[in-house]
Amino acid sequence: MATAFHSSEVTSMEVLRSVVARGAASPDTAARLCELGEYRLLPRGGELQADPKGDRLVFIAEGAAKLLGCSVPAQTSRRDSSALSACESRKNIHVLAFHFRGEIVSVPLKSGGDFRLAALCDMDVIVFSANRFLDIAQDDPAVIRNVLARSLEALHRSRTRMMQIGHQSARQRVACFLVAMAERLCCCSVGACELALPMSRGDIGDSLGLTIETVSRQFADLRAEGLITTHGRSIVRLMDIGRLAGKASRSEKLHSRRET
Amino acid sequence: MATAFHSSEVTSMEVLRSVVARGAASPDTAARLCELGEYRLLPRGGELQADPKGDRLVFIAEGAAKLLGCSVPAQTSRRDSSALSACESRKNIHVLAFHFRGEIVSVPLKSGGDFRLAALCDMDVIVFSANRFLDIAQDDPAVIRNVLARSLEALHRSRTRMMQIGHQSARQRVACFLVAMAERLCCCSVGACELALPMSRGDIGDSLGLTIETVSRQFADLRAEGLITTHGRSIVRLMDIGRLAGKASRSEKLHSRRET
DNA sequence: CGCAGTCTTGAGACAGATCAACTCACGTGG
DNA sequence: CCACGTGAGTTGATCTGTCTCAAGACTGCG
Repeated sequence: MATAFHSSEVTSMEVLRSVVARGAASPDTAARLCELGEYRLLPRGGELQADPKGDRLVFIAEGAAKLLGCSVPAQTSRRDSSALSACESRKNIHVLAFHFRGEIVSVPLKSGGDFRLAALCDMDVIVFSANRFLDIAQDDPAVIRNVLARSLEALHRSRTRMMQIGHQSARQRVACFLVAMAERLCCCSVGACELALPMSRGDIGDSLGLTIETVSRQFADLRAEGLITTHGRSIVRLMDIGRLAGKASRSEKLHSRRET
Repeated sequence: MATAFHSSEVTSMEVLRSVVARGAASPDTAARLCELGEYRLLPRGGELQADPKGDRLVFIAEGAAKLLGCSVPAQTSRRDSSALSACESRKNIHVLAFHFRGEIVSVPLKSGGDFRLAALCDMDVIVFSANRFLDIAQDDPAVIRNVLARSLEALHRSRTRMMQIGHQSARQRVACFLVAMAERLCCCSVGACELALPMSRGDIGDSLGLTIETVSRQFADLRAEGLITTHGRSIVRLMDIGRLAGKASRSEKLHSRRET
């Protein structure tokens, strides 16, 4: 209610209105959401822990993030608290997904492994209690439906990725990743495209289920084939997205099974 | 409107009311959904194709199903129709998830690979147009929220599975799978538990990103360690779910990295 | 009973992990 | 402004888990 807003806070709320509450039946809905949401400036490397009180929804107004998860298997294991600390100490933490400006990320309390959002660069986020957000949203058909559509979209993206990770070679995974990033970061799906990857090779490997060395080798091979060029650590230029997408789908030479 | 219902159709609608429209503000919502939904008896092995007209929502009133997907990579590739037939002919079809009684499955039109639902045993399903279902559901806060909660649940399950598939050994994946199935089919998460797996070894392997032979070997190893026993093709008895879950999380002997 | 498809078991090959050096980008401080 | 150091990225050698190919054994159906 106070008027002591950062300019970035005001901007963030604007983005929230235009993205989430677009088409809201009543302008009041947007106002209530803005009031509920807690603005946060998350510096590069900063982490947003899961709220111990309940599921969270995080709206990304600006920046990019990785969703981390600890692979504590299903079971409701409260056998000993050491199981929890294990999550911290060991290398059970993996990148589940990347999220960018304008997306809503669900950070569940703890459904089989706990989740957290880590900033890849300075970010403006708006944090909500999932329950209270939905209490407001459910009264406005356009808004709740928007949220549902987004979560189904995330589900399908996750399923598609799962399909890729489960059954594709390192080459295919990396090619897929680059094509997907071009589409999400530049909205390019054909021709050439230059992008600045906000995540490290390690993050890429982690999200694809590969080691950092393997990712590096795949980049080298793609470079040798003239499909990409790289400048510095983050700039990657895709020379021909179509051809790259070809690499992603076809099983290439790999034993070239006689598929007629 | 006609009264010529199969008894299973009537039963299915009952299940729909009790599961999806539970707590609906107006009983009218349930009635409208029942009227919209198209009942189908899907015999074992039968497939429900994606509706060419739009996304589908399928409610499973009885039985078990696998969600299949073709890994046509992201890109809006309409380069040649042979890309589509490739989906049919080659082994690009993989099991994305299993679904059981009482669940709602989203079968999207075609967002980067097409999806279809295949019956693992005789099933009673109720098929909806996603848009028309949501048109009705969005007017009833309790119902739309129920649907949203379910889709977020599916998203988290998918993410957890992705984490597993991306970073775990064959042993861990199979153990995880068995633990998860015990929880979903028998609601058992500790002690012993006997379950009849409705899916084949091939389906299991496919969903875990493993070959049928590897799955078989893992079953043999678990059997040798006294963690499971099997009877016939589908009956599996988990002797100690807790210990099995242990196998699932710990990286075991595998180079046993010095984790203090 | 016998067939067909599913599952199991074995031997060999390969993609990717692991371990270990080395190089390079980039920010810091002299 | 350039030497310096740290951490990210690259490259190479080796090892191993899983895939592949190929028989063989069992289940469950007609």
